[in-house]
Amino acid sequence: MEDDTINLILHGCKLVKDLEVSLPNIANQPALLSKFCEDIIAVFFATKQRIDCQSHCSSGRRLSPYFFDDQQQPHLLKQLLGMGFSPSILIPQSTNMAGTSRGSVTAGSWMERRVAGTDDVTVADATPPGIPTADVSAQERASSIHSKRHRKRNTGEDSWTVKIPVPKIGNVEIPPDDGYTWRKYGQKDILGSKFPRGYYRCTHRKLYRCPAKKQVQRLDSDPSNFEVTYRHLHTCHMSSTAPSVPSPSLPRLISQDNKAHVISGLPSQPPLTSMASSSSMWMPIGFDIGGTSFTQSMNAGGDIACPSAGIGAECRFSSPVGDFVFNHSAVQNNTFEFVVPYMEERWPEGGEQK
DNA sequence: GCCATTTGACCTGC
DNA sequence: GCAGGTCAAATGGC
Repeated sequence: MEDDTINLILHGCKLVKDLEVSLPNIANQPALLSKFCEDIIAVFFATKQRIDCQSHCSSGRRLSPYFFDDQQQPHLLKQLLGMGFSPSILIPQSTNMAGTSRGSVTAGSWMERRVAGTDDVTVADATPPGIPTADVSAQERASSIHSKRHRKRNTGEDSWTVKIPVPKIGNVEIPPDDGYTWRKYGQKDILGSKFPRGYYRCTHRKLYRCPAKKQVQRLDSDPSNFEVTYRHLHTCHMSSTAPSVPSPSLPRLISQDNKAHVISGLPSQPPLTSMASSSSMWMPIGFDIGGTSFTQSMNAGGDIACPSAGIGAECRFSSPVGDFVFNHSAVQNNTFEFVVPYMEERWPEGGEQK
């Protein structure tokens, strides 16, 4: 096992101890508790991901880096870097955010960052910022007239494979739910395989330009297992307005421990650590739009309505877990599409709040 | 009416 | 030319 992995486990243990020590003081502060738990989950999930990948990833496939949300968890990222972790394996989610400033992040820019390093970028992926993203199909159709669609066969870049057992009960043709919603867009008989390969993409592909895909195939050599190849990470959970924010994989595994032992390899996605996907508690928030203050209950896992701001308006609010800026989206009428932390270190390294 | 699935046709890398 | 991957019309369920 790599030293990095062991150090990460030790750091996770330290975070748990910190939580234990702080518990009497923060027991009645759900936001802080949630934040503590998120950090712990992020560290241990990244560790598990790393271990599983070392054990199960097909040869030649690159090891998954640790993904941490440097906007929601800047203190965590800083701590890990301070511990001597290589910046190259601690991939902050805002890596390469060149040109994106507070309140101006677009789905396109984010997704292009995530697929950077591969040339598997579709016409839709390359849509310049500023173009409304709702009608992706129209853009694709229009673009395909002028440019050839670029397709690249799956060579293992930006993809990973997991083995999932065929359910003993229920429909054996459908692999077990992995926490995300998928839409089947094709099925193909593969040469030399007894079983057809199913092609799935994220249900939220159009609305949120989520590039995630997976291929599901029963193994000839072991029909009791599916081989599921995931390609690209989900971006749909980045939106605070996503209609069905899936629960993070880790809690699913914990809550369904009768299944936990049968899943090998990488999960479908690193843990969802952004605020949009955290515990669905309600908290009152105050924010101002153009100098006018509003107060509203915000479901951390759901929508937040914009009372009167126009498209493109920047709104900010303070919460117990930090200051945030919303960019009023042109895609979802009257809702805020992107949540961007207002950069202020609430918990400086070794701060008293922990 | 909306959304998911099916499936033959088409596109593209090898 | 072949085979994997994707598209899109048809169809069905809710």
